[in-house]
Amino acid sequence: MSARSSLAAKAPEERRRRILAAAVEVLKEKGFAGARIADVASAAGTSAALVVYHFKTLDGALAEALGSVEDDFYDSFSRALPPRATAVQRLRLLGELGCESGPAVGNWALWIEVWVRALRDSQARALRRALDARWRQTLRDVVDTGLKEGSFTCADPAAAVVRLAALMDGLAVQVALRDPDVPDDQMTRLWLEAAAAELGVPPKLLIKAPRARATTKLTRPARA
Amino acid sequence: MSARSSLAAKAPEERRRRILAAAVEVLKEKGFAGARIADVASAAGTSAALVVYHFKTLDGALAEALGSVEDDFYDSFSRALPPRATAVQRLRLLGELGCESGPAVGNWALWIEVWVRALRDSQARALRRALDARWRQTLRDVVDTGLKEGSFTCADPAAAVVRLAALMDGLAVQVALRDPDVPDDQMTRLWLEAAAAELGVPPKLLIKAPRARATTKLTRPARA
DNA sequence: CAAAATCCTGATTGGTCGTTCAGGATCGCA
DNA sequence: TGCGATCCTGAACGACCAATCAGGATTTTG
Repeated sequence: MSARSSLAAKAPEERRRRILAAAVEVLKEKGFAGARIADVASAAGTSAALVVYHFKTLDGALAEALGSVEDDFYDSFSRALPPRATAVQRLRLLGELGCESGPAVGNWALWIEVWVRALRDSQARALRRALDARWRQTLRDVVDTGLKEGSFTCADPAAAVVRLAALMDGLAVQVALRDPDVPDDQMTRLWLEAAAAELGVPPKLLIKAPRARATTKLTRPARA
Repeated sequence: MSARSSLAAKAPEERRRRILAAAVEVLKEKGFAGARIADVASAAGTSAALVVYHFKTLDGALAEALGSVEDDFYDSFSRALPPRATAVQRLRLLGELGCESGPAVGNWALWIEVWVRALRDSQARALRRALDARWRQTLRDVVDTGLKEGSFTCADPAAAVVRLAALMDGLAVQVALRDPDVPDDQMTRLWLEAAAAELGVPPKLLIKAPRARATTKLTRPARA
């Protein structure tokens, strides 16, 4: 348990992190079903045995990798969103943020992987539940703000939030599977239009030119 | 190749069908990743070797099982839907049909399985594409009918259809994963409300008491 | 009714992979 | 400097499982 706290000797921890990152990468590429311990090892530039040394088992490693994804998401949410802004602005940001987390290779694919996993594994189910709950709450906060501001109109906010979250998942599936009817550059627009309708906002307020300004990075930090 | 066409000797074909049905069942229960050749065999009440005898390989069996699901779906679509009816009635039927294909054990789970599979397997991708295209087309037909009738209003039917289809997928994920925020008995209502909004129909026309009449079976024939 | 084709099975095999193991390197610490 | 803990590795083990095989039963056909 006692951590090696000396200065120039965090190599092991660093290695551990690298393995975790490698595991995430492998999950995106091959999915749970195709992820071999050797893949993770070689992606991390180490031996298979080391993976097992740090994480007791392969499943353990993958599970912890998923956990790290959760952390990344939480981080990027809070980092990207909550400066002072109107509900409309925040809603648009949310739409862009959510929709753009996909196209970057394999991100949405990873979610689908988590879903299947969650069908049978309680840990994965818990992870998804947590992330989804948080995402819906974020959405809900924005909706409530808009209602208070008077810029939104919505008879049943709870239902609207559930629908908007589900719609994003559904669109994500089509995009991840490269459905020709749902090109990824249309996803944001499709979602924002629905949001506009659900919340009684004039669509023009939400949907501008796809790329209006680039003051701060709207794209996700790095991975996840 | 010459089929045994004699009268009382379709046992082999019947056996083959049973294996296929068993494969579908196993897919629902354990998914692609967990499906063992022995599972299919025992579920069908035969030996593992026979599965391989009929279908060259396990993947072959699972792929063909998926195909049979496609057929079943096509059948149930056309059987359940198209008597003479107003667009509003048909839309409601579509919502109920689509949403209710889930709760029956593992049906939506099977779709999620297909999605992951489709991420990497082109055959599964083709299957999903075909089913989705057909589903969207069915929806589209109803929408067009409604527009012609004058009972629907919709600026962008194509987008509306994509959104409604995606919404159903997204809701299905929550239901399949037993998300407490999306109880399965609410799914139909949530979807129909969205449809009402997208198509400018007064919600009351679409959503009645959950179970108004039971003239004909609205529930799916059997499986799939 | 025989020969041939089809159908079916239990036992075996060959390969893949997660995990273990024994030992070697490196580091923290006294 | 030396000792114990931590970190790391290649090699070997063993479980699991898809696919093969050799042969037996049953059906079709000529």
